[in-house]
Amino acid sequence: MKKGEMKKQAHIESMKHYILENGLTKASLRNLAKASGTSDRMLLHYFQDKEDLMTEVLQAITQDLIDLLKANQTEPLPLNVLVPHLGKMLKEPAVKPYLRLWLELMAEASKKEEPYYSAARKIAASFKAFYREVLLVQKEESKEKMDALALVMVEGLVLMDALDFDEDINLALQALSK
Amino acid sequence: MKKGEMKKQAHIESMKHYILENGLTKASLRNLAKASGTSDRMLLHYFQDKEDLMTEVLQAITQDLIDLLKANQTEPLPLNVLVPHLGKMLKEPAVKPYLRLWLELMAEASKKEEPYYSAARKIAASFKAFYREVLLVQKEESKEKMDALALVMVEGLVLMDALDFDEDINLALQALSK
DNA sequence: CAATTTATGTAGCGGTTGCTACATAAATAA
DNA sequence: TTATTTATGTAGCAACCGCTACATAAATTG
Repeated sequence: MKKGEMKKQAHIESMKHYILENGLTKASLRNLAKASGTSDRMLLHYFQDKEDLMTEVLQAITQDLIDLLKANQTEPLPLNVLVPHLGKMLKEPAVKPYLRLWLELMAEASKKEEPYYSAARKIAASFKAFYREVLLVQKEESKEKMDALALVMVEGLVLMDALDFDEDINLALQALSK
Repeated sequence: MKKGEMKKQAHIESMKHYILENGLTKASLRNLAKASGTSDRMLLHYFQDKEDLMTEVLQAITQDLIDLLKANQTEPLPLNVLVPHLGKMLKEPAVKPYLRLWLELMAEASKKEEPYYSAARKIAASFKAFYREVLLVQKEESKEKMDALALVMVEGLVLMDALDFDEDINLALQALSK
């Protein structure tokens, strides 16, 4: 890899962390530049424009999240074990920044704003792939449906978690195990 | 009601519609002023500052949404009928703006930003109240849990709908009726 | 070494943001 | 009618935003 390309990748690395900690709203070129020890001028040297930059950084963040999911992959579990387990994971400090960013991404995605809509769909698709691998089901013919159910439920838990509706999270999880 | 107060309420009415159509991001004082035929200068005459203004407008929108929920209140339905029914409602053009705004609100709420966090919690609480009235359950002792489950599921559906993951919505709903 | 490409600084443009200072006109209260 | 409160206009400030023009220094390539 060329020297310039390496610097670009290093900047992407710094910006990833900045965005995870500070969100999309704070992600101005000047702020991102400061966070990676350079100038907005230089960022626009490495990237065509801000959309191009965000596309690359969001792609990198997406990949990290996918890796993180794969790393935490146990053997397949049934729905009423897997979903509560993921429900607990939402509380972990390492996960929280991803959830905040996920919701910010979703807000943009719901307006079909690019590159956010595409990034969000890609992430959701990787969630689906995750459930496909890690959700255990009794009747094989209902696998797809249960995957979708897990996806929908965990997304719902994410929203409730953002509002600190912990009681409802627990109640919903109890309803599931019944 | 005094004359000034009436004008203020009229402005709130206009701003409600503007925000529902255009989202929080576009809701600058100048844009809101234009949308209700006045100037930013005048808005800051009626409201202390932008946060005060947003608090009042979001409160009004919340009330509208609550009224809308109450209006569409049928007799109590079981979970596997109610949730699919609400799933269909997400597609309705009259509802879409509320969903977009809801997600935008949630993105702010997840950062504990005021007045958004409080507004979002209030709206979610009214959702809970809605399920309390309209969800039919067999075993009375599991009512709370089923209410929470409905809440979580429909929120999950909202997220998936924003990404146009219609297939997964349908699959999840099928998993539910089984 | 010369020519060319890549890297970086400085400065600024035209736009937006929330908000304010200073003015005056209009409505209301005494 | 006079005094006081309320309404409204005009203008601008300081801080941001993405982006660009113009310069030069440094590295790479022929």
